[in-house]
Formats: sequence, structure tokens, C-alpha cells
Amino acid sequence: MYENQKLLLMDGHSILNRAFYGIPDLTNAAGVHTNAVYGFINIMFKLIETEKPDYFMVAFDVSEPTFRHKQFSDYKGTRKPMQPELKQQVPMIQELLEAMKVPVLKKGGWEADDILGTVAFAAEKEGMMVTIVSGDRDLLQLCTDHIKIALPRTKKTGTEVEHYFAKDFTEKTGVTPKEFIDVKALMGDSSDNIPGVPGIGEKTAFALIQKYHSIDGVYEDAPNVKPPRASKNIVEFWEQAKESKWLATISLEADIEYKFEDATLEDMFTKEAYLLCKEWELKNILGRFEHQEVGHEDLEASFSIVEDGSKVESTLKEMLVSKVGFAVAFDEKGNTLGVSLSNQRKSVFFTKESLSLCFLDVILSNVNHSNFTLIMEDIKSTFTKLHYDDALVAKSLLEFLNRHREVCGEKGFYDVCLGAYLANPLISSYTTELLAKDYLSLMVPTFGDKFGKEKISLAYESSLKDYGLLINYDAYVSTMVEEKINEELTNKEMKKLYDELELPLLFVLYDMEREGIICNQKELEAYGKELQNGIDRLEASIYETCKEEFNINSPKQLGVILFEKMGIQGGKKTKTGYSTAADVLEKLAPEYPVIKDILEYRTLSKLKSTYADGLEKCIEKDGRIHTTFQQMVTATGRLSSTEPNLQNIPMRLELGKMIRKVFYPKAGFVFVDADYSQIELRVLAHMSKDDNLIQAYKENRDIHRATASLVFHTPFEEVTELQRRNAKAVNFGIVYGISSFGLGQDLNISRKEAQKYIDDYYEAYPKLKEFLDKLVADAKELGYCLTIENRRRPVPELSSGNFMQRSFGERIAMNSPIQGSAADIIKIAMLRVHNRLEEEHLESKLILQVHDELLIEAKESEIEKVHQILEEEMKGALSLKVPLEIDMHDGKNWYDAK
DNA sequence: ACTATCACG
DNA sequence: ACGTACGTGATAGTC
Repeated sequence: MYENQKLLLMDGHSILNRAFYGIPDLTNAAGVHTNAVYGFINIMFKLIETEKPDYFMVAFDVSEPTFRHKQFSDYKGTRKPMQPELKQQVPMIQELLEAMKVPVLKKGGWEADDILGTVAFAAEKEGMMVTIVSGDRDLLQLCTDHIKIALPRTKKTGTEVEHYFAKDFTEKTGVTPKEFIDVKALMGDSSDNIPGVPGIGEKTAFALIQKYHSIDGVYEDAPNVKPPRASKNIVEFWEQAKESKWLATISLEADIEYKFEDATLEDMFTKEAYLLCKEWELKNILGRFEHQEVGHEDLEASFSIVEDGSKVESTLKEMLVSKVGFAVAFDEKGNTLGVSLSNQRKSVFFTKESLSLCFLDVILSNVNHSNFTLIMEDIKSTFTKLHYDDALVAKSLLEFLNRHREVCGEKGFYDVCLGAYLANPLISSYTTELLAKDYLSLMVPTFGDKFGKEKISLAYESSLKDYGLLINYDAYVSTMVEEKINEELTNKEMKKLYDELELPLLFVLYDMEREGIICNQKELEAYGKELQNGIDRLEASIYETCKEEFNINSPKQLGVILFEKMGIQGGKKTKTGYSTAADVLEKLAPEYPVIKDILEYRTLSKLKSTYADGLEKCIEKDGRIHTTFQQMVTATGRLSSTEPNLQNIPMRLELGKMIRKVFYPKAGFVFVDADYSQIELRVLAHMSKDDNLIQAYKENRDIHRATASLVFHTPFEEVTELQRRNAKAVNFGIVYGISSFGLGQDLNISRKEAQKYIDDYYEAYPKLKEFLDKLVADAKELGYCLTIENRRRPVPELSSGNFMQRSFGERIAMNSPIQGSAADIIKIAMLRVHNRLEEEHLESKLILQVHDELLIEAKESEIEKVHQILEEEMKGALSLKVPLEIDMHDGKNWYDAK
């Protein structure tokens, strides 16, 4: 009666264990650890989706000794006792499974293995196909032609599952699953306390069983068994071998009661299970309940696709009566494939064929500056490419945003991703799926779900229905999520940050990206050639000294040459080999001249590959480089710059700094570069209210010298260069969330000396310690830290049980408010500078931001005004307890302007 | 895809 | 006793 039905069995403890170690610690608001439960359920759903079983059960051990292992106090042999965080989750998962009406099989005196074996073989006898999911390879002895063992492996890229039928197992190991028991009887297994036969390891055990097929076979032919060690021991330890086999054998006759009828998957999504998931805040899993309860059918029925251009206008009129969600679809080349709008009740995808030139203007005239909700994720990638991108709609969209920014900046336009970033900046990408899951508990299909690895353009051509569905989801989710995010930002008192800073800044960044910066290709090439000469020279010299040619860029090869072949002492080991990092090598340089060459080689090849060659590839047809400023990447609120990164152009060393000469303004213009002077320390002075620090800045003293004077009890005028340098390092350290080890490492002094510096520092600035301690204490209590402008960063590391993680959290709690407040300040300045340039109708443009620095391409006739604007808006961005100072220079290129 | 290294603030 | 400075991105080598 069960012919061809499918049974899925899970090894409860083993999968729970996998999940626990594979998934970072998660807790709900009450502090209950949930990572293992969460991971377990995900693996479970994944297997249910792929295996599509008719019946499903989970087996657990009972944590009391079983009769097979009764001689040992711990039921799992020599394994360490379970961590409390994991142990707590055993009853939790069982409760959840029971709530989902999944039979939980457990029985005192039997291991989960035995239960799985017993049920699997009984099911096989009834004609079923069985899949057993476990993290434990011991189960492999159970696989047959109808019983499959699935071993999930948690990788960073997701969970992958290995499948074994009997033939797969035999192919891989050369023995049958049954024979594998005999292999274990010979080799033993310390984690299961199976002694095995001394002197027989894995290799020998497999070889013997491949030949003899059983331990009895080996025993009977003992005199001829090789190696001699095995020949002798199989006789001498024969009783132990038999005992081991018994221990290794999974019973197929466990005394367990079950009914397949109780194991149907019909009603897993019960109210009880829903409430448990809610209590444990397993939001991701809650989405599946919604999926079940609401059903996608109803929602997707409200989605449609318009292909006929003549229907566009009338459809729009129908839809644009209230706020709409908006999403643009691009193919892999950046061509526009269509646009979706959603007013929550209806979502419509307009294909590219249906779109008219004035699509957005049509919207505009109809909505009369109504609200827009955008998933900017889809749009931002085209920001930079815009200048040469012909894509009709993308261009008009951006022009639309650009032209109507005053509307957009107030209440007409909402970037849900940007909002979600402010609410939680730790997320790696703000996709529709994620927003839907987090804010709507709605599971939406991804492109990968529908099309796998297919190209986007092909998906559009071949299956418009499914493709349009995805984009309709984007639009639908954006409009649904906007309300939630708005509410969240209001609760967190971040609406001002969003409305008045981040959203308006989006347009400033867009303008900066579009403006770009001239980069002279010929000069860059010439610079690259110079570097290449140096590289060739150094390469030859290094090969000669080492008497061998090797890849100097390979840390692995370099490590072997230096620390093995040349026998250089002091090689610090890393996970993979020797460290060849610059700070390690530098300490060895005086003794070995070749190391100096290697370091110089490194410097030159870095400049060549990343800057000379790398930047050249980024020069666009207009002769300019258009970076992308990422607004939703950093945890602290800073911007980042990609493709290329223009925020890490060399500066510290002269040779590298020369690259800046290839960046220059257009004819009739000059660069004006202004950077804040020690903005982070000034922020610290302000936030900590430390009188000495404030005083020093009010008097506009050399802060590092002043610090040295206080720390080393030396009159200000008599501070030595070394003292100043050390004090500077301490100042930096404070901003980073100081540790004596880190400071010691940086200054190359002992940890003890470093600690003394820190103690003296805190004595010099007494309120600082108090303040930094409070930052940590507050962050521990709240779970997050805040900047001056109420920008928030959660610090989950602070509640970690791991010392290292927790210490990291403490440093984050000290650093993020400082770094983040500095980011707040320069963002305010950018906005104000940009607005001033526009209001005063200047042709000068803000083109770059480098964390504490702004670069303006200024018209020669406007230099004075630009100076004034930078001066006023940067200094006046916020009013702190200390003045904000800037350094400002003009130049005919970026080098000269610094 | 991950690691080591190094460029910037 | 633990083993570290904070925040980024690009490249080359290795698996």
C-alpha cells in the first residue's frame, strides 16, 4: 500500500548540531538562542522541497546512556558535553516539530541511528523510497538501492547536500554499506568509543575489507593478512574486533512505535507552530506561514503585464490614484527591459515594447507630484553608466529624479533600500526578497528561483510571464514596505536623518558620479611604464639574490623562499603558512637587503596593477572616471567608492602620490581641495565633553603635541618628535577603541609600555575614559550605538559568549559613534556645499568625497566664492563644543591641491 | 570563492 | 586565558 511513496527521515541531534555550528549566534529579544532551531528548520524545508516526501519523521537520541554504550557515562563517547546554548535548543526544536505535527521518534535505550535504521528498513520493505538526512557519516551503512543518505554541508554560499545510494557509496569507497560496518570494526571510531583493532587504521581497514568483505574473512585468513601488524592483531584482538562490530552496527530492530499515517505533511503550518516561530522571532520562517495562510495565488492574481503601447496611458490613469511602488528592470548589459508600478491593489509590468518616450512625464502629469516608492537597488547600478547608456527609460528615470528633486527630496519620493539601510546598516544587500521577508513576512520568488542561472535578457524573451511577475513583486514590495520602514524610522527617531540628510544626499552623489573627474590616460600609461621599469629591475635583483625564479606576488612561494630556503628566522605563521605582511618583513629588513627589494617590489606592483592599470580601465569615453558612491554599504554611515575606488588613491608615499597628477580639472577650472582637521578627535572632544581636550582645540593647539605634553609630563615646547609621534598613535588608538596590544603592535613597543601610555592618556583626559566606558555600557544595554545625528549601528557582538567577539563589540561601540558622527558631519557639509553651488548658479562642481575631504572642480573666476562656501559650510555643518577647522588648497591637479 | 596584502580615511 | 586596533575596496594567487 506504500508502493513508490516517499519517506523522509531526519537525524535530529545531528542536524541540530550542524545547524548550531554552521549558523552564527541568533537570539530573540528575550535572549533565547535560536540559531540551531532556525538552521534546522531551514535544512528541513530545503529537503522537503527537493525530496517532496509523502511522509516525514525526525528521530532523536534520549540523553541517557543506551545499552550499546552503557559502559560509558557520556552517551556519545568521548565527545565534549553539549554547549548550554545548543542544549537549550533540543527541547525547543522538538516542541516546534510537535507543533508542526511532525512525529518525533525517541526512546530510552535506543540511539537515533537505530530508530532511523529500523524505520527506514521497515519502510523499504513496504515498497517506499527513503531518504535519511544526517550530518553523521556513520549512517552510510544504512544506504541501499531504496534508502538514500543525504548529508547536508553548510557552506558560506548556502547548504549543499550530498546524496548516497548504496551504489554511490560503493563507487566512492570500494566497499558496500554493510561492509562499512566491518571497516569500522577494524579501524574503530574514537568519537563513538569503538575501540577497533590496534594497529589498523583507515587505509588498512578499507583494504582488508575490500579483499575479505568481512572481519570473519580477515580472521579466517589471518596468517596471510598483510601487513604483519594487522595479521597479528586480528587474532590477538579478535574479541575486541567482534565487540567493535557489534558497537558499530546500527540496529534495525529498535523497539519504537510509529505510524506512517501520523507522518503526512498535510498540516505543518499550524497556529501553534506559527506562535512558536513568532515568539522566537524566526522571521524568515514566519514568511512560510504567511505563504501558506495567505497564499500567493491571490496576490499574484493582482499582477499583470502590459505589452501594448496603446494601453499604457489608460492603465496608468487607472493606477495612479495614490502612492505607487516603482521598479525598473535591466538586463545584464544594463538595457531597460521594462518598468513595474504597484498601487498595492494592482501591480503592472510595462514591457519595453509598450513604453513610450515620455513614460515618466506621463506619470508625472498624472500623479501631480504624488508619492513614489522605489527599490533603488535596481536603479543605482545605472547611475554611473548613464552618460553613455542609451536605455530610454533608465535615462528618463534619472532625469526625472534629477529634475524633480525638490519634490523627491521632501515627500514625493522614497527609497526603501536607503530607509532599510538606516534602520539596519549591517545587511549586505537590500533586495526585494529580504525586505519582503523582514518587513512583510512574505516570501517572494527570486530570479534564481524562477530562472536559475539563465541570462536576464533570455528570461525576458522566453518567459515574460514569470519575469514580469518578479518585477511586479519588486514594485509591490517597495510600496508595501515603505509604510513599515517609515514607521520604523519614526520609532527610532531617524526620520530627520533620512528626510533631511540621506535622501537629499542621494542626488548629490548622483551629480558627483555623473560629473566624474578627468584622468589623463597617456600620463597614466607613462607612469605605469616607469613603474614597470622598476619592477623589472627589482625582480631581476630578487631572483639573483634568491638564486631562483619564483612568483614574488605569491605570499606562499615567497614565504617558502624566505623562511625555508634562505632560513630567515622570525617567520610568523598564519593559517596557511608564513606571514609575509609588510610589518613582519620590515623587522627583518636591516639584516637582509633582499627584503627591502621585495617590499619595494610590492609597492611598485601595487601601484601598477591597482592604480596605473586599474584606473586606466575605468576611464570612460568622456575622458573622465565616474566612480560609484555606495550609500548603503558601511556599518558606520560612511560612504564607500567602487569601480573604481577613488577613496584610496595613494597619498602617504611620494611615489604613489604622484598618481594624483593625472587627475586634473577641465580647462578654465582649478581644483579646490578641503579636508577637516582631525575631525574624529574633535568629535570625540565634543561628545566626551573632556575639558582638557576641548581647551586644546579651542586654543587651536597642535593636538598631538598637546597630548604628548600631558601624557609625558613635558612642557609643550619641549616635546620631542618621538613623543609627538607616540601621542599621535595613542590618539588614533583611542578613536579605534584602544587596546594595549594593538597600540603596542603599532608602536612596536611592549604591551606593558603601551598600557602605561593609555593609563597616562586617560589621566590627562579624565572624562574620556568615563565617556568611552559609557559608550560600551550603553551599547550593551541598548544593543546598538548612536551618532550625533542619531544614526544607529547595532552591535550584536556585544552579547556574544566569545571573548574575542565581545571585545570586538566593545571596540565597535567606542569607534562607531565617532566615525559615524564624522560621517554625519561631512554628509551635511556635502549637501550644503552642493546646494550653495547650485543656488548661487556657479559652474563649480563638487566631484569627490574622501571621508574627511571634499574636492571641487572650481571655475577660475569662482575660486573666491568656492573658498568661502567650503569654509562656511564645512565649518558650519554642525556646531560642536570645539571649532571645526579645515585645510584648503588650490591646485592645477589633485597632487598640487593636497 | 577564499585568503593575503595593501591602498586610503 | 582568550588574541586584537576602526572603517572600506581592488588585486593576485590559490583552491
